[in-house]
Amino acid sequence: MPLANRNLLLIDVLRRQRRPITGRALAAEVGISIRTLYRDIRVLVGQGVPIEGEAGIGYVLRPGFLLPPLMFTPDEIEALALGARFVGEHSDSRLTESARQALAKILAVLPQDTSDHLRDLGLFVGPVTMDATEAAALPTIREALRTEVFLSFSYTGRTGRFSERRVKPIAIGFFQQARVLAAWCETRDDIRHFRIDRMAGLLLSNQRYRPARRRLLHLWKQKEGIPDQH
Amino acid sequence: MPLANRNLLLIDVLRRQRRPITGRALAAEVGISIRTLYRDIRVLVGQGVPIEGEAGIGYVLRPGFLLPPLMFTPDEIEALALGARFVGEHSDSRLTESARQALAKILAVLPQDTSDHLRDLGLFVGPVTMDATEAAALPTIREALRTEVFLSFSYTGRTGRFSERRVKPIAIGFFQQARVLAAWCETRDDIRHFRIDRMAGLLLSNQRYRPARRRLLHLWKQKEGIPDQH
DNA sequence: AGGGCCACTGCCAAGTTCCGGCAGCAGCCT
DNA sequence: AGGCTGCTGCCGGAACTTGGCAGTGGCCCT
Repeated sequence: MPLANRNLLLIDVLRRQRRPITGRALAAEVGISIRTLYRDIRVLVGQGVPIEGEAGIGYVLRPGFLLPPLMFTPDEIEALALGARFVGEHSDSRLTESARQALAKILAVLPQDTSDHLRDLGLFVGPVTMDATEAAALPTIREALRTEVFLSFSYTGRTGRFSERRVKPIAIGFFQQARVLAAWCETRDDIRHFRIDRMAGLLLSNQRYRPARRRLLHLWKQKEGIPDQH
Repeated sequence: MPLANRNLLLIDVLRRQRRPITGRALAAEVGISIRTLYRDIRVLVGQGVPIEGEAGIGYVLRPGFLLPPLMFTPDEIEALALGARFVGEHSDSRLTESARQALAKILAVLPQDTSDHLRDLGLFVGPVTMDATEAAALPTIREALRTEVFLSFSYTGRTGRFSERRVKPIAIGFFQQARVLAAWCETRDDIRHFRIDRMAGLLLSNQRYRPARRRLLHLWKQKEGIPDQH
């Protein structure tokens, strides 16, 4: 087995563990000796893979993915850089930070003249008007999307009408004027859209909703006429 | 020398050639035998590196970069994916296609459950109003930025005032309402901003301007109070 | 504290892979 | 056609990897 494939297999096995796994078990899973496993772990850690191992406990991998060597064209790198700038202006601070870090990782391994060129990239993203409440709401809503739990909030509609809502969040839409949450609304018993800047008193519940968000997403995309992307 | 480092060096040497380079010269540059070079080329081509070799001519590398194995967190992958969606909605078809291809390359090597998860990513970018003229202008302007040549166009200002302009393009700003070109204007002898949707008769010259765009960019950023990014 | 389990490192012989030289084939250019 | 070039298979020697062993040190439980 090529070493690179073994590395990916190692990481994949680690990724699937719910608790620490011993070196002996991991080596058996991959089909190598314990001595070779120690060597492999050492190489991976040297590559920046966040594997933690403690005597008497075993190995744990922090969430993440090792991408194998990939070839990108200059235009593709440029598109990724511009994309990171868009995320940086339009999203919450956590996603912004993630975009910055991802781009920094790519820049760090590019040839010097190319990363210099990207620093002088002539494509900028203008500032987006988003108040602090909305910026604070975005990570909460993203968390609800990820964990598929109910969200509650009070909503001021277009006409100024005030209402309390309990919803199953489906998606966030980033529009030119506003960020919008698409959700299944229990009050209206149908899919509704809510401008995030008109939400207040956002509450994340710990109750998981059914059906799965994936199902609701499919429904929403059909209803909105949104084609399946990538 | 580790094989991965040698591969990167090989690509770097190839990248710097202006015309085809023979295998013999390339091998000498890297410090390996011709037989080993043939083996390395074979491995790189197998990894998708676009190296072309023809008997009697030599080797040519199509523009691009081989990124070594990189570790990304789930949030970083999510940020890259959202960024690609932003570029897809806000930019010209060429940059859009590059964003799509870059993301597809990343998705292709992620574990299946993760690329599935990204397909169901609940972050969408709403459509942006951009007419066909503007969409057609963007690649031209990007080309002018890249090659640092003059641009000519007729411009209809805010008040309806019509004027002919010859400019040194500095940067494109993607705002919520419009795409804006920041450029040194020869008519006004200063930096000016032009909404791209108000430009007509765009003409790309083949005359290179001085000072270098990098210098103008620095000036513009100072003037606009834009901090150095990433 | 002691014992068992665990991660980790150095060492060495055996096994595996890589390297360079050679021969031969085929393509391109003059 | 001839010279130069890319490409592949083969083989012996060089370099690297592997697994077993011994020893060190940390963590957890009794």
